[in-house]
Formats: sequence, structure tokens, C-alpha cells
Amino acid sequence: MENKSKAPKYEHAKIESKWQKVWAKNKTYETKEGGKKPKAYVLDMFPYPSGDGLHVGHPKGYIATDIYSRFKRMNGFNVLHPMGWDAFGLPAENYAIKNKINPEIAVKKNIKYFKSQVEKIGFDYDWSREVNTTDPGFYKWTQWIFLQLYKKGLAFESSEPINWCPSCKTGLANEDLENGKCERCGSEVEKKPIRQWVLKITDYAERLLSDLEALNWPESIKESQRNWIGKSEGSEISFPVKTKYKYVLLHGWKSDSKSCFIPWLKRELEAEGHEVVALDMPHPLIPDVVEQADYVLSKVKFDENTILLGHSLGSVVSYRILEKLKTPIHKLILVAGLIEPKFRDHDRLMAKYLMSWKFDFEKIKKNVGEIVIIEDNNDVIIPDGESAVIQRALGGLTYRLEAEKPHFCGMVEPIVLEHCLDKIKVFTTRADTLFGATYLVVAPEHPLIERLSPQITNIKEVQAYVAKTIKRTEIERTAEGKEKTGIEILGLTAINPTNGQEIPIWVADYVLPDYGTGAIMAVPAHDERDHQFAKKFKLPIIQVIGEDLPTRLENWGGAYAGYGKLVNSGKFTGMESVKAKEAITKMVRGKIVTKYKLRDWVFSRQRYWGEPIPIIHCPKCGPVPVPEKDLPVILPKVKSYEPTGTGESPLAAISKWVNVKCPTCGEKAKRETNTMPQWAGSSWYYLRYIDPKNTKALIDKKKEKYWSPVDMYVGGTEHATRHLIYARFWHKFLFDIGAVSQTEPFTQLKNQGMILGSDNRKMSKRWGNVVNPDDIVRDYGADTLRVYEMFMGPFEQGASWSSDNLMGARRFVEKVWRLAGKVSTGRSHVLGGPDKRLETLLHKTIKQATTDINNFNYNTVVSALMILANEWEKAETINKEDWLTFLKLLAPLAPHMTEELWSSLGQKGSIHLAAWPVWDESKLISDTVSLVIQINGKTRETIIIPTNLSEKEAVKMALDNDIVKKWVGVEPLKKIIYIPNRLLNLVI
RNA sequence: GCCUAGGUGGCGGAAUUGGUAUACGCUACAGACUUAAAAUCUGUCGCCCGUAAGGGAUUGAGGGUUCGACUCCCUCCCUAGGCACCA
Repeated sequence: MENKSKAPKYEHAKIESKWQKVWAKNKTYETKEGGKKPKAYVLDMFPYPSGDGLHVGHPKGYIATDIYSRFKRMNGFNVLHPMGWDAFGLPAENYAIKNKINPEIAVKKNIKYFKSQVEKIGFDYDWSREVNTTDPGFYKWTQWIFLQLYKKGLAFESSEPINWCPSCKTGLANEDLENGKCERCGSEVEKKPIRQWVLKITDYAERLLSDLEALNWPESIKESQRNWIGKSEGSEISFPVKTKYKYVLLHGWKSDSKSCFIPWLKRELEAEGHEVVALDMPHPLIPDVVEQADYVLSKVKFDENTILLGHSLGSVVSYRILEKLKTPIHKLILVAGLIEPKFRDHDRLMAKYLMSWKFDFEKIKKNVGEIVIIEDNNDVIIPDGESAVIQRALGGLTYRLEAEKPHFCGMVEPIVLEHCLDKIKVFTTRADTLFGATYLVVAPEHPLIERLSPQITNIKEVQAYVAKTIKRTEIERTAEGKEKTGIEILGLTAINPTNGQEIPIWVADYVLPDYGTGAIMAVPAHDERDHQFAKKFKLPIIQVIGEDLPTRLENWGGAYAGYGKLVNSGKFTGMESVKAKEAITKMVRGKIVTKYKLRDWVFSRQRYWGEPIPIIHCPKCGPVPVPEKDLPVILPKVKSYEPTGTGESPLAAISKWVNVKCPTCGEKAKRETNTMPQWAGSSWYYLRYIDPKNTKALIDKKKEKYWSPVDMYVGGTEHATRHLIYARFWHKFLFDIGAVSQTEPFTQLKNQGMILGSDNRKMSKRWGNVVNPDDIVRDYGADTLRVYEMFMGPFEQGASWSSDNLMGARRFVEKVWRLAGKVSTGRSHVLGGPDKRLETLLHKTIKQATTDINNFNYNTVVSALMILANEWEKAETINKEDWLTFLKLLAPLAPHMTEELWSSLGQKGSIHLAAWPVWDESKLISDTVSLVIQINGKTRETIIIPTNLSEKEAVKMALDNDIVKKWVGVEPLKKIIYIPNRLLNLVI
């Protein structure tokens, strides 16, 4: 009682503001470079400074890193523990629009409020390194990284249809969707083709996946990323399409219809049922291509089902033919074709002087549906790269490969035949079931439908189905339990390459256009979806797996998707699935390939509040990167920053900013007006803390090498497949260009569990269950808040707020405050004298606090400290050295109070710079231990024995015990299990 | 459907990794102090039988390994999260 009155009252507000000022003045937590200390980079995911401010859930992670960083500092580490603001992006912008404040002003205001909230909790941040993604000095380097990506071809423009949020009025990345809805506002997204910038994150898919293995991250986050990347290994297999065409084959200079591959190709195509015309053209030695073209036109009628093939000079004849046609033909195939009078071996004077090389490219393009250009890598006549020259003039697809004989002069040229025939390429992970592929299905978006439309007899119905399905949103298309729809494409059939079977081709929207090849082989016996589809449309189902299955196909409810031995599979019958995959792929000349579900990162937003993309569009030079010396491209101040919804950002309206001179040619040009997504700045901000003031380079190499990577990264799980994938991607890219020294940015990651409201619901204004940390700090103190949040339960688990439990933490803090009154210079006493038990307990507590803080098991640290405090409360006096040790253990958790008690005992310097206590292993052992005695594995008695007693003596002591005697009786001991200092089990 | 993490008193949760299950805290109840209340302090507090001494069952369910299982193995149920018509 006397001690109680001696101690001054615990006034948290006074103590906390006092020490916060002292720490700031003394720069207690400023990180200094160099020295011989090992480093520890401890990092929080930096917040959006939203208008609402923080609720008590936000600081949970910050408290955890704060404890960890203080602990590391006291253990002799050079600690980097910074904080900053992720202030670009939709939340900040929407807040600004809603409140009619310029985003720049709104963000400044919000940051000020956030910072005041954070500072009250007493974190050890080095504020001299504070970063803000909207600061031009910061986003200069965000733009710089974009330019490096652009230079390496990893940033490109595309007009593919992307996810468009009609409410946020901007394009979105795949990662920004939640069940097909905009993650921010919940609107259903539409597919809209708008021009946008895309980052080629898919180039890094394999590394992003395989490097996960070595990371010390929660398994669930790694699993999310694995799911998101979605790797699957399978085969690409081509199915020939059976069509009816008229082929016109034109031979080259000095040849005729009997030379090279022409006769062979004619036979092969005729065998497939096509009509083939191979003409001998007039004057093969000194040709006049105009005359030859007229000759061909007089002999052959060209229409939409004609395929024209020109070999060598025949290609030039084909241009002249196409110039003169009234209606387009289906396809033009150029084999070793040419478009200019250049030759590898010698000049051909007739080609140079007797012929014109001017062509009407527009007319030619108009008169042909599809162009294929095949170049021989070992050609001796046509110059290297001629296919690219032709492609520039005419478009089409080019293939550079090795012919059987140079210049495609072989009698047999299978590659030429392959390009003459139409094919559907499918991706499958189950090549072993290929014999059971009874039909093909293509996505409604598949180019084949358009390309082969003249051959499709029910084209009207097919087009109607396509039009209907393409309009549907992603959710409608993939809605669970949805009946499968589709329509057969009549007039076309495909050939199963294993057995030559003719199979139908369907179009159905259960096949997705942007995964695999946009077409599948359907194996209804062994794929649930195909099974449903086949049942509905009465398509054949053939079992090819399961020779050894107990039940037959008819008895299965649906498809059997497992592995097994093959049946009905020709020479592969009896083979195991796994082996058959490779063997069958090989037989049909398929390719083993790897596919990923990860899509490229749609990187532009048609919004105001983001980093401008540093590109200038010049009518002459195309897109030109802004020279690095001109960075940053400053986001201009505007009056109206509301989204336009037109696919253009509000920046497009600022002509003063938009109109610039092309950096390459100096002519009039326009700035890119799209901005970057909110994830841009956060993809590299952790590097900026290392070197926050650098204006010359992204980061100083020496500093980067010292501090990278982040040793402990803490944040919420919601960033699993966005921030954490994007940042890893950028980091790997920066590693590839030599800007950083590590391949991964964050070696260890912890997720804090969410703090829910006292009603078990997510804290939100909507439920009125939000608790503001300012109120808790004011009424109970920051130290109490910190201790409470750490004591709530395991760090990675969620828990709901409870004011009762908060009081428990407050009581503990006050108890510690009161204990200070018992401190004396003698040994810790209980009534009657010094107590060795308390010494043992102290050392146990040091050990537990040390290992538990290292593992983020803060709830058990608090409990251990409580146990010691409870014991001391029963003691008369507390030894001063023991007390100081205890304060140090508590210091990371309750920094203000411990600092106050530390200094009140006359200690020099901050407790937070003191050395962490070390436990003495020998002091952990007490003189006596309680030994558990079990009879047949059941606990019956506990006896106190001297430490390290031998088995013999322990058994003797146990058998002396009355209760043990009662249980053992006269039975002989069958077996004795003795665990020294712990347990004795007597089996009778 | 596939994958991942979980399931322990009235509640939040501990358990030295196979060795006394329920530490620590909250709640509740009783007592002390007080004119009274709050605060504080002290004590009791998982379940069933029993006045008690004592005994029995018990870590989502069932089975197994073991002298001994919250902990390891198998089957199943439930909760949370990720992916999902991805061929």
C-alpha cells in the first residue's frame, strides 16, 4: 500500500506526447548508412490516404513491424523502417470528385490527417525517408521504369478488347476484377476495344511461378499466385479441316507444271478432293508476267473458293492476276516469293529491265482474303528477309523455315502442303484421349469462322449465334450451372489426325477465345464439360481411357476425367495415360507446350489522377518515348478532372499540355493522355526508401546492394494477386536490366488478420462499427492500444474488437506502472527471503520473448510478460537489474511507458537503443521439478523431485507415494517409461 | 469441382512439436475496501456423477499407430480464403 502511494499516477497522455517529442528531437530512429552492423529492412505496405482516415484495424500491421524493428535494433541490427503514401489512383480521385476538391489538395489534406493518426501511436519510422507516389520527384522514376520496359519491348500499345468499367469510365486489368465485376465499384465490366498500353508480364510468368518456391511467405499467398499464373502443360495439335477449294498453282522462271513440288502437290490436293489447276505458262524463259497473268485469267475462273499459289516468279504473276480481279479469292500462298528485282546469286537482267515492279497493293489486298508468305532460310536466289518486305506491302502471315531443297525445289515439300490446307489448332492437356475426340469446338471469336465463311453453308445462323454470344458479358457467359449453348458449323468438317475420322466442328461459348488457341478438341467421355455438351446435342461419346476400370462408360454419371490405361486407341491401346500423352503428340506431329492463365497487364487508365505515360505520338515517327532528360512528365493542373467516358482521359482536353514537338523529328505531335494504374508507384516504392532523394538515378547501387531485399514485409492478404505480383514482375525486370541486385523484392512476408467490429462485421461507416485509434489513444493510451492489438490472438488471424479485452490490456499496463514502486537494489524477494524461482522465471521470459518476437507470436509474448508481472506482484521487492531487463522486454510493445520508467531510474540514453537481454541457459533449470506419474498412460499423481533424478530413484520415490501404491497395488510392473524431469509412466 | 489454411471452455486463445490439455486475458459469480457506486484488490469458474474425498468422459466425427495423440496416419463433416466452362 505504501508503494502504491509512492508511484506517481499513470498519465498516458503526458508520457506519450513527451517521449514522442524527445524521440523526434533526438532523431532516435533515424537510419544511418554504413557501419559494420547487419541490416534489417522492415516494411509495411504503405496506405492510401483515403478521406476516412485510419480505423483501429489499419495499425495492427504497423504495430507488428514496429515491435519487430525495435527488437531488431536492440539486437544490434541497422534497421530501416520507413513509411510513405500511395496516393495516386481511383480511390483518391473518386474521393476528390465526390467532395469537389482537386485531388492534389484532397490528397495533401488526407496525408496530413493520416500522418497525425499514425504519429500518435508512437512508431519508430524514419520520417526523413517518407515517400509519396504523387510527388514528381518520385514519379519521375515510375515513368523512367516505364520507358525501360518500353525499350525492351515489354510495354506496347494494343487495341484488343479489354475490361471496361462503365461506372469508373476506364479500362481495367484482369487483376482489377472480382467475379467479372469492377473491384472498386462493383459494376459489371464490358468488353471494349480501346487503344491501351499493356505490359508484357506474361514473359515473366514462369519465373514468377518458380521463384515462389524459395520465398518465406504464407502458403496461402503463394497458392493464390500459383492459381493466378495458372500454368498447365499440354500439347498443341492440328486438326486438318476438310474443305473444297480450287487450287491454281503457278510455277517459277524457267520451269513448268512438271517441275519441283508442283506435280506432287497436285496429286496430294486432289487426293483430298480439291480441284487443282497447274498451268504451263507461255514464255517461261523470257517471261512477260502481264501476258502470263492474262493467260491464266483466260484459262481459269477465279472466285471466293480459289486458292492461288505462286512459286518464285509465279508470285509476281499472281500479283498481276489479283490486280485485275473483280471479286476476291480465298487465299494467296507465296512460296519463295519476291516483290523487288533483287537476287542473291546474280542479276537477272530481264527481271530488271523488261518488267515493271510497280504494283497496286491496295487492289491486291482487297482481292484476297488471306495471304501466306513462306520463305526458305537457305534460299540461294531470293534475298534473306524478302518475306518481311512482302509482308510490309501486302500484310499476311510470314513463315521462315527450312525447305527440303533450297528455294523449295524439292520434289516433295510437305511444308507447302501444310500451308495449303486449312487447319484448326487446339490445346489439350490430355493428348492421351485424342482417339476419343469426336468433335471440335471453336470460340465464337475464332478467326476461322470469318476466314472460311464462304465454305460454311449455314453461315447466317452461325453469325447470328456469334453476334449473340459476343455481346454477353463475362459473367453471363460463365454463369455457373448455365446450360451449354452452341451451333454446328455446317459445310466444314475436321479430320481426327489419329485415325482419319471425319468429325464435326461446332462453335460454342464455353470455349474461351483468349486461352490456349481458342479452339478445343472435345473428348466427351473424359471431360465433364464436353460430356454435357455431347449429351445435349447428341454427339458421339467414345471411351478411350479405363481399360482397367471396374465399371463401363454407360454406368458413369458423367465423364471419367482420371488417368488409366488406354482403350480404343489403335496401337496405343493398353498404354498408360502419362506415357501416351507424349507418344500420341509425337505421332500427330504436335508440339508439347506450356500455357498460362496469366494475362498481360493492361496498364493505361483513362483517368486524370495517375502518372502520365511518358510517350509522344508523332504522325510521322509513331510513338516516341519522352527523352529521359525531359522526365518527369508533370501531371498538369486542370479545372475538370472528371472522367470523360469516351476512352480518352481528361488530359486530352488540355491542348497546351497535349500539343508538343516530336523529340525525334521536331514536327507537331501529341502527348499520350492515358495515365498509369494505381499499382504503378507501389510496384517499386520500397526501393525509393533506400535512396529517397536521388535525382540522378533510380537508386544508388551501393545502397541498394546493402539494403535489398526487404527482410520483413507486412500487409493484408488483399494484395496477393495484384501488388505482390506486379512488384515482383517489376523487380525481376529491374534485375534483368541491372538496376537492382536481387531477383525478389520481399524475402519474408506476413499478413495481418483483419480486425472486425465488435459486431463481427468488417469495420465500415455503413455498419457504424468503426473505432478510431485517436479515441483509443486519447482515452487509454497508445501503449495500451499496442499491447491490446498484439494480445488479441495470433497475428495472422482475424479477431473482433472488444472494449472489455482492451481494458485487460490497460490493466496490465497499469500493473507494470505500479510494480515500479517495488524496485530495490537487493534480490527479488518474497516473504521470507530471496526467491530463486523468480530468477528462473525471468530467464524463461527472456527466452520466450526473444523467440516469439522473432516469429511474430506477439500474443504469447504479452502473456509471458503478464505471468512474470503477476509473480512480481506477489513479491515484496523487485531487483533493479531484473526490472530493467523486464522493461527492455516490454519496450518494443509499450515504448512510451517503458522509456519513462527507464529514465526515471536514471538510465542514460533511450531504452530503445539499449541492448536486448540475453538469457542464461543454466538459470533456466530449477532445483526441483514436478514429475507426472502415469499408470497405463493415465495421469494419477504429480510429485516434486530433485532435478535430473535417475530413473531408479524416481521409480522408488513414486512407489513410495500412497496414491501410486493404491493404483499399482500388487501388480508387477510390465514396463517403465521415464522422461527425466517430466514424466514417469508405469505400465501394469 | 480443384487448391490452401483452420476446427481446443461462455468468449479471444495457450500447449516446450508425441509427454500434466484448457497457460494468459475477458466474461460471470462471491468476498474485501466504500455511506454508496466506479475503480482496485482477493477468491471461484470447461463438462458429467458426487455434500465431499474422489471418479468418468473430453481438443469437429469415426478409425488407426503408440506405454502415451490437440500434435503423426487414413476416412468423413464443417468454417474461412484463392482459382474456376482455363480444355
